[in-house]
Amino acid sequence: LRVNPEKKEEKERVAHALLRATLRLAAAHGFTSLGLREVARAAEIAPTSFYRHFADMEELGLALIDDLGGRFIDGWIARVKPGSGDAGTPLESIVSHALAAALEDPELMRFILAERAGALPPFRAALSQKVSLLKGALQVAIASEHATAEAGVSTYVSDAAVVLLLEACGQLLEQPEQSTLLRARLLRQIRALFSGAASTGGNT
Amino acid sequence: LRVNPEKKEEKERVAHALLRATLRLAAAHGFTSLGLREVARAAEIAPTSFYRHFADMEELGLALIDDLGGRFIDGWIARVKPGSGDAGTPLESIVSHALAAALEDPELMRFILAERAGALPPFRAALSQKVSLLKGALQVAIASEHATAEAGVSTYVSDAAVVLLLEACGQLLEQPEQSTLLRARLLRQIRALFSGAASTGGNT
DNA sequence: TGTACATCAGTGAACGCGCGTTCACTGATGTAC
DNA sequence: TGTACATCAGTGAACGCGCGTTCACTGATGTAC
Repeated sequence: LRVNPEKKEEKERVAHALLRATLRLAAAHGFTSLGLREVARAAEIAPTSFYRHFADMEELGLALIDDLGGRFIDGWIARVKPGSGDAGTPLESIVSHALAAALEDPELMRFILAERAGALPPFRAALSQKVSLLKGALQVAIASEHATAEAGVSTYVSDAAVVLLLEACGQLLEQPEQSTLLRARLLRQIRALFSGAASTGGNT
Repeated sequence: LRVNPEKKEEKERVAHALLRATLRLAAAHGFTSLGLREVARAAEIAPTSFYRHFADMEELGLALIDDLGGRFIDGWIARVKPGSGDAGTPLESIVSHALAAALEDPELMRFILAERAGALPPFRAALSQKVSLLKGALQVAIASEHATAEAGVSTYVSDAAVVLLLEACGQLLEQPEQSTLLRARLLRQIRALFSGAASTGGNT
């Protein structure tokens, strides 16, 4: 049996409404406080229809991380490729895009930050995987700023860089008007990390 | 009317049981998922007795941050004072103590990390205040490692250092056996930050 | 083409349950005089 | 010393409410032949 593409599309539309409704509510009260009925109500479907899309709230949360979260972070990572639009080094491009994306979808950014440190191990694990992709991209971006970095960038530098990037996004959510300042500070931090690491040795 | 010190002590004992029960449950399911009855049950008091101590769960959470969280972080900060026990520089002492404390009270550490990034603004604000005290201590500790730092340590260095310290605590909760590795990496990150910042200028 | 059947998203009714909160009460302790 | 009163942590009963989940059903669409 095959499925009508129109039907499939409609189903995904409803599932997407559930994910967005969850993000909206989670930004206000926290994901773990949400109930299936509360989310279904916000997505304008009957409570029982929830089960046509997800077995429970945990499955929905993991879908949120894999789908919306994955695309969100992939959008940052894509900035490491040359010729990806705007001016500046790849590092500047990733940083600028990440901060802009956080401002454009603050509910998703808050969810990612909150669940990365939250109490649910499956969520932490799923997000940790997404973040490690970002770490790789940052490693490349940092290296490409310095032609002298023939031996590559130490992983402890990119480990730290990704953490500082996420922290800057979190602070941007608190004070959206400080965008320029936060961007400048973040770049200074990452560059200090790299040059400090390079001058004291200990690569890869 | 005055109060019997025994009575006061007993009341604080029950309040403390509520706070510890909350930490235990929050580490498992997340703070925002907790209900007053659930916490009262875990603390072995009647649901209605909860109100003798806190008006609601939010008030309890703020007390958690101010009391247990405050003492916890103050214990880290105290390590910046010279002669605070063990060997090593003040920075090494803060770092070692922080990681050890995270392992000794993982439930409190998880709560701090989770609510620092969580959905509830009052919690984020209260924790941000505690963390900024820590930032000051780190600034002093980093400066005292380098006699040449007469102009002080740039705030963006200590801003980053406190974030990296908290991140290392979070990773320690995931992999408690990596304690030695995490400590070494954290020290390398903070020292790279400082020396990179010093070599490119831009203090205070 | 027509007919019988399968699939599947959405739904309303109904269930038992735990929730937050209110209320009036108990009993121990402290104060007034 | 004794008596009357105030304070206050703890409690059990009771309330109305929203929760997660089950069930049987509808109706639209796709498949078989």
